[in-house]
Parts: sequence; structure tokens; C-alpha cells
Amino acid sequence: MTKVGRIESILKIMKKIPKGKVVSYGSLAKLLGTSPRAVGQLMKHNQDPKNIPCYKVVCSDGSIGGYSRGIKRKIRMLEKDGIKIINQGGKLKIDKKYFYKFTL
DNA sequence: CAGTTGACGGCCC
DNA sequence: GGGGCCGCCAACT
Repeated sequence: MTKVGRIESILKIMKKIPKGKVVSYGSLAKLLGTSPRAVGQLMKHNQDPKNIPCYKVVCSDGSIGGYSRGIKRKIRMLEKDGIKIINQGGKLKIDKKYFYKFTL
């Protein structure tokens, strides 16, 4: 699997994410056969908002995670997709019910 | 080429 | 339930 190969794969998968749903880094990692850290690394180094809605990728524990262009921006995007974000002790978290289950 | 870091996940305390 | 530690892969220095 080449560099661009992984990127294209992740792009394809992300495009499959239904509106109003999110996925965890771990899910993508499993599909790509890599580690969650690697997924995050690839995304931040290949941020292409025109084709890759990376804001739909969150931590498995429901926390927002990170975003190169500002976590605030990510949250805004998620809410725009109809995803409700709960304020848990000052920490923003996403409800588990918004997690999309990939059907292999 | 080798050591560190980082958009995480899971286990343990 | 919250916080800390280790393991994971890829990119950077």
C-alpha cells in the first residue's frame, strides 16, 4: 500500500460516511490495516477540505479529538451536519449514537 | 539511519 | 468515572 493509496482509501471510506454521522480513528485504522495514530497523522498531513470531510472523524471515546485548522472549526462543522455535541464538564463530547458502523 | 513526536485506543490504577 | 501509561504507525528532525 503506497502513501497515496492509503490516502485514497481513507478518502473513499470517508465519503461513505452518511450525513449526520461520524467515525472514530480506530475504525478507519482497522479498515486500512494501520494504527489510529497513523490515521490522524495521514489526515493532518493531507487535509483537503474540498474532498475530505476530516471533521467527521472523532475519538472513539466520544471526545472531539483534534483539528489542524482549529478544534472550534471542527465542532462547528459537526453541528452543521446535525450532530449534537454535549458539554461534559467543560469538555465537548459527541454522543455515541452518532457513530457510524462500517459494514465490511 | 535512529530517536521523537503526534488529529488515538485500550488497559490499569 | 477520571487520569495515567503503554503500544501502535507514519512523518519529522
